[in-house]
Amino acid sequence: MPIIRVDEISKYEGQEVTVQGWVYNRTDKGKLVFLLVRDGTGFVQCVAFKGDLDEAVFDQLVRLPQESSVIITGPVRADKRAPGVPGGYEVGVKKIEIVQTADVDYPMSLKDHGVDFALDNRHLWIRMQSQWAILRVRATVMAATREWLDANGFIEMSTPILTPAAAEGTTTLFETEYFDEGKAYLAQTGQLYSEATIMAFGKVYCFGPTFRAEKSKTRRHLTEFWMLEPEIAFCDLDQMMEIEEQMIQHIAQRVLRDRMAELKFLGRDISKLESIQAPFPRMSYDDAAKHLIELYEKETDPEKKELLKFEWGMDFGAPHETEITKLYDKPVFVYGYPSAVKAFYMEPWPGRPEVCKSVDLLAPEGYGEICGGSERMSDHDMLLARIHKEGLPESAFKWYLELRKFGSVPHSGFGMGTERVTAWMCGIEHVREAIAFPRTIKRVYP
RNA sequence: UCCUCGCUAGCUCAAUGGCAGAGCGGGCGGCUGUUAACCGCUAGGUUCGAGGUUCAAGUCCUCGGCGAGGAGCCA
Repeated sequence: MPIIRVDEISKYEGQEVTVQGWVYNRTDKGKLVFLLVRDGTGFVQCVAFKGDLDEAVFDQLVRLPQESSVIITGPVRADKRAPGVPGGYEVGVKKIEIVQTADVDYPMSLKDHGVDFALDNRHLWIRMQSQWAILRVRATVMAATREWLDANGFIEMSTPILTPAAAEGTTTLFETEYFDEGKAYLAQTGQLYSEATIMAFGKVYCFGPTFRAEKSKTRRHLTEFWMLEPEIAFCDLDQMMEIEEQMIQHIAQRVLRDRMAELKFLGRDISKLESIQAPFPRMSYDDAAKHLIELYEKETDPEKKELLKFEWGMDFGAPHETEITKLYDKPVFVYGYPSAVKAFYMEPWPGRPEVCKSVDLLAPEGYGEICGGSERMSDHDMLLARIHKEGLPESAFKWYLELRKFGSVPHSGFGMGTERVTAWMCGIEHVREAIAFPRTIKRVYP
């Protein structure tokens, strides 16, 4: 008897199969019991008739608690009434082994739950269809990302999590003791190290957890999140934008191809993902600023006006990003930010030292910044001057400066927030649902 | 750090200052096509905590705790 995966159940129509999983829901109706069984790959309805089973076994099924683990054997039938993911097929229960009868006080009933309760029970919440679907999409986002990069000449080069110093100031770092060496800090970017590895490997990416001790409390922030950071030698800002849009397009295509059942379950508007096609519009910071200032001047509601307050030189807030993304139905690049609001290592714009060769990719539908990147400063003396100006310790950047002494080349890179992209693909409100165990300023449990 | 909102049964929520309630979940029973099934019965309460006002506080006041989402900052 083949042990099958529920996501492949359509291949087994008419055959007798075995499904191993957990009872997600049970409905009994007299001499009939419906078990909605999840096996990790999907959800399938299993139907037991009293007449087909021993009376003692059937009586057990009638009161089988939610989340009991079971091994069920029986024929696969196509039936339009059968719920599930992918759905449309059910298994007639001929034989059932109850691996464990779950306690009856399983807390995650199938009704709605408040955020606090759901997060306290995250270890169980991830079993629910919505969370399961989101995390499946996340896995596909990550796989598709690697797939595209690997196919385009990048190699994955892991960068350290424990680092000696800050890349961009010290206020947002998690600190830890490091033997006799003093303090070490959890990495908030692998970028500086990737700038070293490209000089050995050409095109690289690092993909791992990133830590920000910022006290951000919004639907777009986690203290621990997974960031993808490609870095490319011999690459200017325009070339990097092409890489970004090709990669993002590929991710969307893969999610559409492989996770349609999950997207439909989540109620995602599929057309929004279908329109993620390169090229993406490109807008200069100057033009964006002009647009925002116009909006600010036109706004009459004093509350909204305050939020939209803007002048050239400011970084965008969430309301500003939202306004810019409203102009397009696909992601939009905004490039050429003021140097003052960006990191020290960004290449100045030729002829405009107040502006740098930076670019953010803003996702539509209010999702905002999903990627941030720049062309890196490649001139040794200019970089050293900038480090001094920022008041950063030159000694900590000795190795970083050396990269500009031995075969410096124009190079660029960007970071992509996995959870933000996943939340966007899924159409969900909050990034905390786009990672199995979210870490926020108020939560490290479970 | 600031602003706003919330905290009542295991969960989601009601309750004009006047008897503490419903749905789900649990238990018992019924039903051969349920879709978060339905129907009947049933058990289940330190109303976040400490003070205060009042004949009377879940409700009003003060202080505290916890959480949420927005600002700032960022991916």
